[in-house]
Amino acid sequence: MAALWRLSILSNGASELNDMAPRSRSPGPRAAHDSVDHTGENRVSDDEVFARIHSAIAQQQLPPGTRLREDEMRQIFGVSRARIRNVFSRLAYAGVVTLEPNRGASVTRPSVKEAREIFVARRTIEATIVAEVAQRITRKDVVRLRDHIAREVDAEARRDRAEMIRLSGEFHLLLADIAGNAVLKKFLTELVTRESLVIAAYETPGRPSCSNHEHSRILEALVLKDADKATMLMQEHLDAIVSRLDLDRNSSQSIDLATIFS
Amino acid sequence: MAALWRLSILSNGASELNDMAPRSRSPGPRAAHDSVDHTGENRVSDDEVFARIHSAIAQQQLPPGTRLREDEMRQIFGVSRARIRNVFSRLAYAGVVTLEPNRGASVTRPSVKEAREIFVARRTIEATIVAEVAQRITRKDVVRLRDHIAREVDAEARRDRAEMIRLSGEFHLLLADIAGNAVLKKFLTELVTRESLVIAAYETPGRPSCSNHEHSRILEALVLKDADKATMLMQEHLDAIVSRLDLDRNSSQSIDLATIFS
DNA sequence: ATCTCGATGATTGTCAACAATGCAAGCTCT
DNA sequence: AGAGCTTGCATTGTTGACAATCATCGAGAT
Repeated sequence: MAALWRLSILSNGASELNDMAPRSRSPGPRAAHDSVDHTGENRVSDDEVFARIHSAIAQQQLPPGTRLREDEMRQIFGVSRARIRNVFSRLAYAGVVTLEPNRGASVTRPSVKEAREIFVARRTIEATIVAEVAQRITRKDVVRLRDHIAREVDAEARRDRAEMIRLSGEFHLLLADIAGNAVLKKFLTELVTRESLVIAAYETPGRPSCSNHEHSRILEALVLKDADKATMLMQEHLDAIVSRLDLDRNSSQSIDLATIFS
Repeated sequence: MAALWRLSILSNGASELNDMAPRSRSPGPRAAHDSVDHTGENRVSDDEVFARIHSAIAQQQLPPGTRLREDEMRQIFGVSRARIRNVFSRLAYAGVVTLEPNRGASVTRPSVKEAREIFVARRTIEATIVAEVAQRITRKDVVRLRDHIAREVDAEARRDRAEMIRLSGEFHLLLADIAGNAVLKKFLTELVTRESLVIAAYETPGRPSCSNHEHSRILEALVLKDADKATMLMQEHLDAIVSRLDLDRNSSQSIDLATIFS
């Protein structure tokens, strides 16, 4: 039961409890002839379910190890088990969910090795994206990015941690959009989410993220079309994220168990 | 029914190219009741089916646009439709198969834009991999790579085109193995296959690939641990692959129809 | 007290039947 | 003949039931 409450984050943005009627909620306060739902039933596509779970993980609403039961999910999204299963399968391929035979799905708990691999991969891809953005950035893009950073500052002022995490990841995806390479964006989306899992697993408490200032500096370099500087700042930014973690302690923890009982 | 013959290449498990693990970890030591097999037949896992189709596409045995009917596949692999469907879903996420509602699955026909994005992404990732390999390559690795290139030369001497394609892609995945980054290897596996599709769609006939010599030069640089040179050679190698294609002509073809009849 | 073993409920894995959809051939009417 | 409609077939989409498996918990033995 507690688990179902926890997962209720996934249901529609409105803070409603887990609705027992899976489909066709048709919220009352809306006008009768609203433009919604012209096909009778409000069907949720598999891609939507995928995206919902994916971003919930990215925003650290589902910590590593969280079990994702098929039946719960079926109720929450109002789809059949077969489709949930399909979504899990893709999420597993994306590396954000772990499937164990006859044990079902759970949010991936990344290993230290995996964490390091993710960082390396992300550095590589972000470098290319930044270089690309420096070449093709427009005034309109600059406005969008400034606006985004303003929202980040605002979220930090309000101490809205969930929003900060969301916006922080979104900034990088925005850059990927501007770079205009869908393949790289897909990879980066996956990496951002997986890195979010790493942070959730290995973060040292109390250290502020404060990444909006770093984002701001990267943007300034991009405005000047200084690709080298922007790349360098991006690398520093990503390294700073890593430096806030403690990968060694936790890795030695698992060694402890092995050595102590030998 | 001619289509079934064409797809029958999938049934024999002759060549195991990239045996990547598309799913999550499945720790072997659970082998107590591993092959229960109450049906009397050797069950193939979803991952196997995934890998088979994936590598068949990588080896250009299934050209772009090939329809993949659920029932055919069910017969070929001896699994139920539900599982085929799951596999298709993951292949679609990997970008090598395209799913259209109520139309089913077909091998992706990459657009020119997509092709360019794939090349950029691949260049990025291969650069990181090569740099990593230059640092950590061992004598044993060198032997493996030399051996592999020897097989490439042999395949070329025998004019075994299918084998050449297979080995050529495998060389890069071998480097990814040596680099030891599973995340990057997964990305590269996907990119190699998608690039294979691009080649199948846009290749200019008659131009030999002859990549084993380029592979050889890259290896020599790696033996000397000259990361810069190896990276440069790799970039040239990848550019050479692109230069053998004709992306512009085919893109203008589709424009032709629009302009001529206007 | 702790360990082993077995029963039980919860959860996942599999499948086959049924419904919905799209495609193509044939038919009708002008 | 040709445009539009209808019908039949091939294929995909969905669902629910059933089988297999795992986790939990308690009884009994050491």
